[in-house]
Order: sequence, then C-alpha cells, then structure tokens
Amino acid sequence: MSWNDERVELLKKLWQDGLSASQIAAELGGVTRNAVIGKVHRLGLSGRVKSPTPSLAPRRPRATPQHSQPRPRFATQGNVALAPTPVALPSPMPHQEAEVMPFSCERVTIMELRECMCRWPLGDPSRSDFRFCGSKTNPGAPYCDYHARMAYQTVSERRRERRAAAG
DNA sequence: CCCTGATTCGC
DNA sequence: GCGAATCAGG
Repeated sequence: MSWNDERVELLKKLWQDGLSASQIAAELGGVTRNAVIGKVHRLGLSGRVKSPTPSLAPRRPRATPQHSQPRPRFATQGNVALAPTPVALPSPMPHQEAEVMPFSCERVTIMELRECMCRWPLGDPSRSDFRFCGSKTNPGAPYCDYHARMAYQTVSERRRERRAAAG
C-alpha cells in the first residue's frame, strides 16, 4: 500500500479528528501504526494538542544503533539453559547485579551441584573459589526463582528496570 | 500488559 | 520517502 492523495487526505482528516495512530492504521488498512506516525511526522502535522513549547523537551539522542545486532540471548544446551558465565558469554550486567543478592546463596561447588539446585554462577569460573548459587529450584528449572528472573528477563522488564534505575 | 506518540536510520 | 525497531511514557 502506498500513500496516494486519497489515503493521505483520509490520514489528515482522521488525525485531525483525534483518532490514534493505530486506529487510523486500521481504518486505512495495509499499514501499521508506525507507518501512520511516520507519515504524520513527514507531513509536519504532528503535535495535535501538544505543549506550545516543544523545544523545551528535546528527545534524547539514541546512544548507538541497537537494531544492527540482535539482543544477546542466553545459549542453551540440550534442555538446560546455560547461565551467562564470563567464559563464553557476555555477562548481562558486569559490574552491578552480579554478586548482589537479596538472600545468601548456598554457594555450592560443581561437585555438590544437584538437579534441584540453582546453576547460577558466582564468581570467576577460572578460580577455585568459583561456586554456583545452589538454592532450591522449581522442578526441572535450572535456576532458583531469583536467578530465573535475571536469566529470563523480558525486554519490557529490562527496560522498566533501566528506566527506574535512571530515574 | 495493554496502549500512546516520537525518533532514528537502514532501506 | 518509508516504516520497523525502538524509545519514553500513560
């Protein structure tokens, strides 16, 4: 679907009528709300009832292109999700969050690790004091509840936390 | 989690 | 110019 005059006119009308971008997209058909918003901006009719001083709140520039690479995901081996050990995988939060826990872990060695114990790594795997969390896991789960949240954190959760941390 | 508009940037 | 991915928020 392309933006012919007819569709652009309808877009303008619906936008001025106060419909949301997704509603307009549904009305037009063949386009997403992103397409509608993008078109609205290019037409220069954004800011319907916005603040009279848009320059006061310039949008923060993007840090670096995020969509050039897929987000790092934890690898899996067989049925078991591997924790992000510093050996093969980039640690999700290198300086923060790695050692800080709301409870004290069992701190078990690999020999003491059992099926029902959390496999979250603690410390440097190349060192002899390397341990696993070892807290109780739910049946079949590789991590305890706390570390499962870290390992399987969703994008929105991560965003929410980042935002909360930034203030 | 559902949604909103705003922005960037590869295409 | 287009719009998906993303951001920032309600």
